[in-house]
Amino acid sequence: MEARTVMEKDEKDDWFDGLDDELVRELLDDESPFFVIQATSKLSEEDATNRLIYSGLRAEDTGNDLSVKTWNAQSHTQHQTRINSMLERGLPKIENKYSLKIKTFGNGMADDGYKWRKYGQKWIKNSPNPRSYYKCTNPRCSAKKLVERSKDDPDTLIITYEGFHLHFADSYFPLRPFQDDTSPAKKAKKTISEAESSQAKETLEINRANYTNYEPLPSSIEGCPQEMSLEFGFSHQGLLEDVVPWMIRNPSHNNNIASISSCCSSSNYSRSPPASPSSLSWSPHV
DNA sequence: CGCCTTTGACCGGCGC
DNA sequence: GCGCCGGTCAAAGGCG
Repeated sequence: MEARTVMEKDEKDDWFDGLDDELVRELLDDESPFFVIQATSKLSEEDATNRLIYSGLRAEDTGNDLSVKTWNAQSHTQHQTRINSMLERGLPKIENKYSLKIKTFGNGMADDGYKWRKYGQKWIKNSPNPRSYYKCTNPRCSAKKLVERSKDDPDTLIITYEGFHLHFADSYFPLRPFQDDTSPAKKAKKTISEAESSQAKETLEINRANYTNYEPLPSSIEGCPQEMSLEFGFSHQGLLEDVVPWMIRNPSHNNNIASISSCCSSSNYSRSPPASPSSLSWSPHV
């Protein structure tokens, strides 16, 4: 357990309890598949409040079918959902970007728990549907996501996440009082991006890190004691709190952490905790 | 009135 | 160098 917080490459087979070696290899493989999250009818009824717990991949995953757990923030219940891993293989991972294909039904929508602001929409050549660009509403967070509809299946949404939701790590840093939200914050954000970029080149780190993109997991983050999160990192489903220890322990990123700490006081961003009902991440009809 | 979306302009990377 | 294309910006309008 302790080893997982160090996150060295040769420990990659240890980093996620419950994943068998084959699955780990697949996840770390450059040609690992996109995961289609096939929502059950029950889930679609609750789509607006469901939280996708992307790290729900567990040992019970068998054969070609993986499962993922979804989190309902209102009822605080989890649902098991199956993932068809028949998905396309060989889709490249680009830096620290990860894509999910999410199957929706009817007016199915999904809410990953974060609050996003749409900042652009483009019609991509040879694509029947536009691509929407979202940024995390937290000004100190560089997380982005890109949503588009599959041209093969209009019910399938392709969501590509990029960057970390670092503000949710705030409580895990020894924060100093907030100082300035303008240029220093932007500077720090750039630094964070660079850090992410270099992390992305590390196969293990990128894989682990990107789970965090998908994982709001409000209850575990908010309810998890700081020491527990830092010490065990991947507590519960393991996510953002797992990345932070690595960054702290990685000397080459200490400066970045310092700048993050100085600019990212959670006291200035209590408006939109991950557990809050968030706006929909995309429009059902585009 | 403030927040969010829309939408065309702008910009940078890349291929020819 | 030029043009295409994808990503971002920012002004304007919509909506609660």
